[in-house]
Amino acid sequence: MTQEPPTRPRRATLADVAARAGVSVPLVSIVMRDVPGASDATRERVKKAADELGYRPDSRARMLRSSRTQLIGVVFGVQHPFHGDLVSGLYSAADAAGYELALSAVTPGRNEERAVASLLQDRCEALILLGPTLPTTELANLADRMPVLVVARPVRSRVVDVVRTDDAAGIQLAVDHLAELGHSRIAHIDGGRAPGAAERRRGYREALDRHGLDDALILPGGLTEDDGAAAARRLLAASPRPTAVTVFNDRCATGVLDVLRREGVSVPGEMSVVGFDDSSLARLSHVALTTVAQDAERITALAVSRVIARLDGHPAPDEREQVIAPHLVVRSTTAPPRPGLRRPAGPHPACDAGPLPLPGPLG
Amino acid sequence: MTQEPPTRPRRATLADVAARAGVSVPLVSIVMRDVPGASDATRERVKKAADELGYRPDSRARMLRSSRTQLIGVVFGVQHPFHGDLVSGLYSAADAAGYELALSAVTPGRNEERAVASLLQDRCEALILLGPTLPTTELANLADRMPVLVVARPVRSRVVDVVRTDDAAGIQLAVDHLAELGHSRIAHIDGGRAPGAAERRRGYREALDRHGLDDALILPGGLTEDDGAAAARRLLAASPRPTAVTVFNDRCATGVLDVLRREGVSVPGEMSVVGFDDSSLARLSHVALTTVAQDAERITALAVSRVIARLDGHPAPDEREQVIAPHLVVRSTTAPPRPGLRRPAGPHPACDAGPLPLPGPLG
DNA sequence: GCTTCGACCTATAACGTTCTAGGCGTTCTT
DNA sequence: AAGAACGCCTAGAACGTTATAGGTCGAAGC
Repeated sequence: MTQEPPTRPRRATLADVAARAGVSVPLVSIVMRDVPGASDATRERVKKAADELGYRPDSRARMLRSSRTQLIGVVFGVQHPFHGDLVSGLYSAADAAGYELALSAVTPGRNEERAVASLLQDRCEALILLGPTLPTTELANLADRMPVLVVARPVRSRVVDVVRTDDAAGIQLAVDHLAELGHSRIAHIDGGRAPGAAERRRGYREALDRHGLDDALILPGGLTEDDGAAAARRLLAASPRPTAVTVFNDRCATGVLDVLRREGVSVPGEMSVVGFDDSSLARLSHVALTTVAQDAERITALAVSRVIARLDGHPAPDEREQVIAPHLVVRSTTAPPRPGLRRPAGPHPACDAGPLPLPGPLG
Repeated sequence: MTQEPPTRPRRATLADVAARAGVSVPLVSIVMRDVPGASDATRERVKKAADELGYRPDSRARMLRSSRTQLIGVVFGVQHPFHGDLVSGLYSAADAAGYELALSAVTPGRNEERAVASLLQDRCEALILLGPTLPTTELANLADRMPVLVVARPVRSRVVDVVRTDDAAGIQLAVDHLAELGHSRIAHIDGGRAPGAAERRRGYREALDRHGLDDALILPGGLTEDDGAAAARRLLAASPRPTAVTVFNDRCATGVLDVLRREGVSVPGEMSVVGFDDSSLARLSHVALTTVAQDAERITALAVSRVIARLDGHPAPDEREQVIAPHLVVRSTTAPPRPGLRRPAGPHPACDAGPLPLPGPLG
């Protein structure tokens, strides 16, 4: 009902609660932290007073006083869907361990340096960086000051911890699956210089070797749907045309699927497609993409526990790099090859009765 | 080269810098804040000492001492792509005004209450909530303590500021565009109880009225691709079949597009589709969705300036709700209707030479 | 030559919390 | 029965910073 609050009420402090409960300030602190040192009767009284005043602890004062801030800084890309899953996992893992998260986003107008700098000011005890692009030397410098853990990017450094998916093994799962279905001409659309892309290329090559398939076909791709669309056109032009393809990630695979469908190439009838990430995209029932799932929950749990171990002064483990096995999620974009259904390359006439959309003016 | 740093070096404080520069602590503070009260020579000396020690101000101590924390709390959904755009905009707007952002994410395992509670502990001066689902009474309670601004959701309250897109006007732009192209049977796939959905339904009805089109067709939709896919099937079954459809958002529209293409309905030949959000999805060249763009930059700039005005004690403006006009981005999913190309409803046989993907086992 | 002033600097006290040291009573040892 | 041990509580200091109130010193004013 206050039309315009002339003066905002000062927030209640420990002193206010102490005065109201008729005890000393430190005792209120003891009660609020649930540490031993107060009788049950007093606890009751203090908590009641705190409730009545709407007391909320001031985390800044708390952190200033106690050397431990119980704060883990997290740098993430606000645009990247998978980072959303990781942040979710980090929250629950940190929460379970009694730590808080300080989020700092990388945006088109805010680079990683700034994101990290703001976390440093906040007196985080440790840093978790999701898919950072900072040079290794920068990361090493940071690691001098505090534990630094990198997720989803291999880092050649003895001072930085790494938790990442076993990218090579993931692609191998995909190739194994396709080979078991009977495919022998399997292509790979790669991710260029993206984190993990090199590993996935290697996994593809090794898996083909293992199955005795020697006609590897690696097409330049990328991270986006557009990259996938472009790669798909090259894929269709390849001769002999592959019957299956593993794609760097789900976004890129979506672009591949779109072009295939538009060109009248049935999926999975004429072309099986496997993605990577198990993003929400892949799970959509109308996409239903067979894909390699990164175990975000294990990755984040491990990241947090590793960082905390480091904070607790545990000695560095033998391997600074933890590699998490992914698993394959089979949906509807993979099936045995059907040579009988092969049609001549090129767009299917009936499906193009309507004009193909032109490139958008604002592309 | 230190294999295992036995003791992490304590962070440099003002006192350390003061000792090294041979001056008092407050003077160092004066220099670091760039406020008058020190000679140029001393400034030089102090800054040099700070540099050598790698001094970084402790934002916690700073905020504790000065009543102003210069901190704006932001609650956002880590899964929602458009929130990413908003967060980006908020960062630059806050930065320009000399404020910091404290991010708190809503995740599947972390609801809005918790997200808000953690920001309250951080002693933010104000709160910006992106598309919150908290009940109005909760929002009003918060607004008692501090300025609260809600983005992208209409709130019926006299104490909460709101900045949002003019949803009704956005759909009207879409309908105007379609009507100008010559469409007369225009359907709308709605967003159910999602924020803004009611406004967009209203805009759709009003626009149809304005163009003298009386056969409104509103199909239940939702926020996701799956919702769009389901709605698209109902759309195709409608008789007479509409030649154009406006969809609640881009994600949902993507599901619509997918079903249309799969069923052999050419876009935009037989069906024009307009989305809402201008998300990165819509911009993909192989999607090229005509869509209503929300002006994230203006929304965020306005949100920040409004919140800061409130902090500066400026009187409440007449309207607590600021409504931002959206604009239409025409891409390739809209064109004049082509009755000549109409085919009987139902899947096009040739396009189904391969089996349609079954619903994924993991849905 | 005494004030007045301004430029520069310092001492001290906060901010809200937690840590350390202790002070009482009561109960357990021996 | 004296001391140790414990449970409960308080006083005072500390965390790193900034706000307030001076203090010193040379120059300017009369």
